[in-house]
Amino acid sequence: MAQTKNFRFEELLDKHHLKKTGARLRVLSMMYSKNTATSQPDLESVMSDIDRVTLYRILNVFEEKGIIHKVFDLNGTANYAVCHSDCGENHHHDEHLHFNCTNCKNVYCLDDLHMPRLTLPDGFKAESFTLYASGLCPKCSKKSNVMAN
Amino acid sequence: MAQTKNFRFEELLDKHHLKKTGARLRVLSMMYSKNTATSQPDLESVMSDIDRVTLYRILNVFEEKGIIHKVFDLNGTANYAVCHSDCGENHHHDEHLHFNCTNCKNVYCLDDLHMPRLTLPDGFKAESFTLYASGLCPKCSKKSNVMAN
DNA sequence: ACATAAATGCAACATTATTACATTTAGATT
DNA sequence: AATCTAAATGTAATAATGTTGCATTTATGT
Ligand SMILES: [Mn+2]
Ligand SMILES: [Mn+2]
Ligand SMILES: [Zn+2]
Ligand SMILES: [Zn+2]
Repeated sequence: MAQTKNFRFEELLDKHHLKKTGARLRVLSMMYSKNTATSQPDLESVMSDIDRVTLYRILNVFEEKGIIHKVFDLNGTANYAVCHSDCGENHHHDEHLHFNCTNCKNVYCLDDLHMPRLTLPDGFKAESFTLYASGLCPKCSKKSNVMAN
Repeated sequence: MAQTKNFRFEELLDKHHLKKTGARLRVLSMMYSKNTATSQPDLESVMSDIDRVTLYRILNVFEEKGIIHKVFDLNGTANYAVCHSDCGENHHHDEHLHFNCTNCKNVYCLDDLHMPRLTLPDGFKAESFTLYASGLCPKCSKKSNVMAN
């Protein structure tokens, strides 16, 4: 059962010539199970049995391989999210909106909201764009509506 | 002469009911003298005689008062830039493009490039937007052109 | 089953940031 | 000009985040 559940992640690791280790599979299954990014502190506390350094190394390879991407939230905290664009070895295309909820602190990757390519002042050569927004996520805006009644 | 040069900054501190101290004036004059943001590490090394804690406190009040705003660069390093929008006590409106040069690491506030207000998925209530771009700044793109010849 | 590169664990260290408390100072009051 | 006091600074201690070097273990190909 746990075997079956991890099958796709094992394939994913294979594809990237990474060894299938317990730590890596757990990180993948945690990140793929959520629709928001996961903060480094969260990862660290959930995976507290995995050594901190190992965790950093796992996150770094995953990022290099184009499996996940790193997003800093409004507090400068590192968050990691699964790539849904076709990212590859040192080539990311995660140019979507990152929504940071000021209440629950969750970071949402809104893949559908792509960047409007705009014209920069003379001399600036842009290679990539990222869009940030902050405010209330659906869950928290619903809650605050209820509170107000 | 140094007196004259600091006059506007003394006025600024006055306006915000902040005492005119040497440290604060130096931070202001450094940040206003540049057209890019200043990173925390840079500030710390330039102002190495000012205690680190004091520096953090200065940056924090300035941010609260709406004198400067904080921007995290691609490496998650805190950068601080003068506000050119009409920001005030706990009310920032710095919704412009932040350009992070991958070569010189400088962060430019491109105030003229405002956010295209876009429609978010159901439930998301955005309060503010920020736009990030990375690539080469004018100085660095010029240099890399020269190199290529 | 064996060999080996890859992955992990561990210790030490660096940087960034915050808190509590003691001391100093800017600016107001007399 | 001397005095007062809230505000600002300094100092020490601690926490959180991230990196490096090296020893040990393990996944995987043979
Ligand atoms: Mn994303
Ligand atoms: Mn800015
Ligand atoms: Zn929320
Ligand atoms: Zn540059």
